[in-house]
Amino acid sequence: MNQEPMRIPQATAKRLPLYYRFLQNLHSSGKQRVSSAELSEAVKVDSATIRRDFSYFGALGKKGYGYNVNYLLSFFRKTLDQDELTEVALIGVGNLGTAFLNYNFLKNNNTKIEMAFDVDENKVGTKIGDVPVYHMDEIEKRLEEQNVTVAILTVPAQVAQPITDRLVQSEIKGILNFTPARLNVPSSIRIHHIDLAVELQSLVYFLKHYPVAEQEETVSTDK
Amino acid sequence: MNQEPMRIPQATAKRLPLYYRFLQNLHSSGKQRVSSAELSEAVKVDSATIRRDFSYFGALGKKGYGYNVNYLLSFFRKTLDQDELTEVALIGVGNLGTAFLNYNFLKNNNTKIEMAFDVDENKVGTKIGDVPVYHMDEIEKRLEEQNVTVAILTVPAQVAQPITDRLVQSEIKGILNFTPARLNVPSSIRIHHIDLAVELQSLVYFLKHYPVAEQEETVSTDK
DNA sequence: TGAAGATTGTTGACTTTTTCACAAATCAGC
DNA sequence: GCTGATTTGTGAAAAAGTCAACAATCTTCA
Repeated sequence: MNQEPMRIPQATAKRLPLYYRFLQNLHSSGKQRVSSAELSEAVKVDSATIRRDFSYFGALGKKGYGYNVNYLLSFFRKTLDQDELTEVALIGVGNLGTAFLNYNFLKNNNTKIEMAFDVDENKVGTKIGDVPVYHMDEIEKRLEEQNVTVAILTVPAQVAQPITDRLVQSEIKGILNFTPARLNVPSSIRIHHIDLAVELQSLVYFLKHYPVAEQEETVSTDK
Repeated sequence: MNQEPMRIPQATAKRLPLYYRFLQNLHSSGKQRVSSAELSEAVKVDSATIRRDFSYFGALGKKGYGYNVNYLLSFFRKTLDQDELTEVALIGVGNLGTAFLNYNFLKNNNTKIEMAFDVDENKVGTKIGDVPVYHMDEIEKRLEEQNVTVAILTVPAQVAQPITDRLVQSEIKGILNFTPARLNVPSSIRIHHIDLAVELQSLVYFLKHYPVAEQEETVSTDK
């Protein structure tokens, strides 16, 4: 009743949250069943790829019928550990950081920003969107206290590495890095980069050099 | 003296802006030459991959020496069309949109947000970070007037598709989509998705299911 | 000038990901 | 229950991407 022994391909793993969200949509619109073709239309992923992705988890559908929305949804809820809350810290309450604090998009996914950090004394001690802002000096203490192991990094590029070094000292396991810096961390820590400037520039490059382009792309994360 | 006839692989194209930025850093720190190994250390991309990427553009380096920073920089400036300004529109001045307007990261890359749109009458007519905010009704008119062909979409998910339909009516060629919606557009229009919730969720998934993970990842654009 | 060292460009192997295409299974209607 | 229409799950192939390894070539320095 545990994980399948086989490791899911990375490309597949990255699509799981996407599938999950659209299944939620289907569910709340009252749909009972769905085919890989319909899902493909909705998430813009080839239907064969969807079937292949699902098949890594076993036979989730029925031939001639498709997939039962409720079953699939509860299966992915388990697979994506949606029953337990993942607590996240946000480091750097600037423009972007503030946007995330106000964004409640995190609540949908059983992922919650529990605390934020900044050096600005005007922000320290306040709450933004219900999230308390602590002083950057308290990172180690607070993270360990609450056992937070995921951080969203939205600090200025110059301080990204030093602050990351401090996160490494804590029990941090994963960092969602919005700074342009490429961080040095031990290989036990996972980093996903979201580089907004690079994304925009690469879009522009594709527009100029790939005249009638194919679809798709979902940042984040190369490889 | 034009583009090489050969199409650059997508994975390579996505790394170009990254290389460009680090070359700028090297340049401003006064470095004259750089090896693929050094660059690899900085951008966290395998050195063989870097050499391979560069080689698509011809022989840019010298054996036993490495790459001349100035030459490489000016080569990529041309390749990435950094000599011409790309004008961008931002649609939806909410938390995230406002963050981008205040973020001057766009100015580095000869990409500039020229105008923003929202429905909120309190925002319409103001300027945020020097960018004028127009009413959403003016999208078609303003975009065509200024010949803006790239849009950053930061509107609520519910209105993402209808607004996209209006962008399609204008001369829009590319959209950087920050909404969770997967947009329907003609295949002549390129969309890059940056799905923040998905990014965070997939990071969490990897942490739980890929115990000691390999490095890397850069949104974006999944592909 | 010559020898030692450095570093590219590229071949080829390998890995990962996508896609085609179809047998097998199920469904739906009569 | 039979028939025709669906739709999955997957084998096999193609496509895309990564990386190790090394000959070729340049640099450096004595």
